[in-house]
Amino acid sequence: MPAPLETCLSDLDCPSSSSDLSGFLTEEEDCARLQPPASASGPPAPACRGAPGISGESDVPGAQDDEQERRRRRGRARVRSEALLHSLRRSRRVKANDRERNRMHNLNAALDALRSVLPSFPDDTKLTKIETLRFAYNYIWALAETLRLADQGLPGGGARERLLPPQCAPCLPGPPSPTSDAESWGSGAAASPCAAAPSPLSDPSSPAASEDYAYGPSDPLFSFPGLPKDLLHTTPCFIPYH
DNA sequence: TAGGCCATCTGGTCCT
DNA sequence: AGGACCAGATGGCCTA
Repeated sequence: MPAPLETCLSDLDCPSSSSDLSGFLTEEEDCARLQPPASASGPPAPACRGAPGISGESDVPGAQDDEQERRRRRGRARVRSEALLHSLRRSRRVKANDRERNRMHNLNAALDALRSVLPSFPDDTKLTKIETLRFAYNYIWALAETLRLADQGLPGGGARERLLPPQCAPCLPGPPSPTSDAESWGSGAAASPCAAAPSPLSDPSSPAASEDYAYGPSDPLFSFPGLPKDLLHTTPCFIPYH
């Protein structure tokens, strides 16, 4: 197969290309190829089908059959080329789908990693993606705020000890969900390496146990044990709900 | 059954 | 040119 098909393949899937999809010859180009080059001095080359004054039929007996045969060949070639084009596009699409799937799997893996370092809920409730992101955002903010208070020696600064490192997540319970019992929180903390750190919720004297420290619009993702609730109002920004 | 969440496919756009 | 990224569409699964 001569150049035209190769040209076609290299141009596949190139929507920005100004040429037609495949580099296939248009009917006019194809026609022009079949025409002898017009000499500068000679009469203008006859146009193809649809051109003024041209009927598409030859005056020469027998030439009509040749023309029909050429058209049939072009038609078959076009069908083959388009089939090839389709299969090539298909295989590229399949590859792109595969990459996209892989990319989303990586994204989900990263999200899982993020979940694993966030305080977890005892009933194994898996945070949704958006919840994970919001929770992480607020959690980071709360940790930073706690450290800031601790450095300033303000009330709530003691939360530095209460907010535990991520690897101790099981002993840093989020707020108890309606279905979870406080016992499981306490036992989880006791079994963890950082059991020495009292759970704010299991400790009645903990600010987190009082209403003054029940922050947020009943949204568990806004609650951080050990933080004074007015801190919440100073939060620079929350990822907005929509 | 409606609504929420998710995975996947797809075409467009941007980047290297 | 090819890959990454993005957003819209679609269908499946689960739960209230």
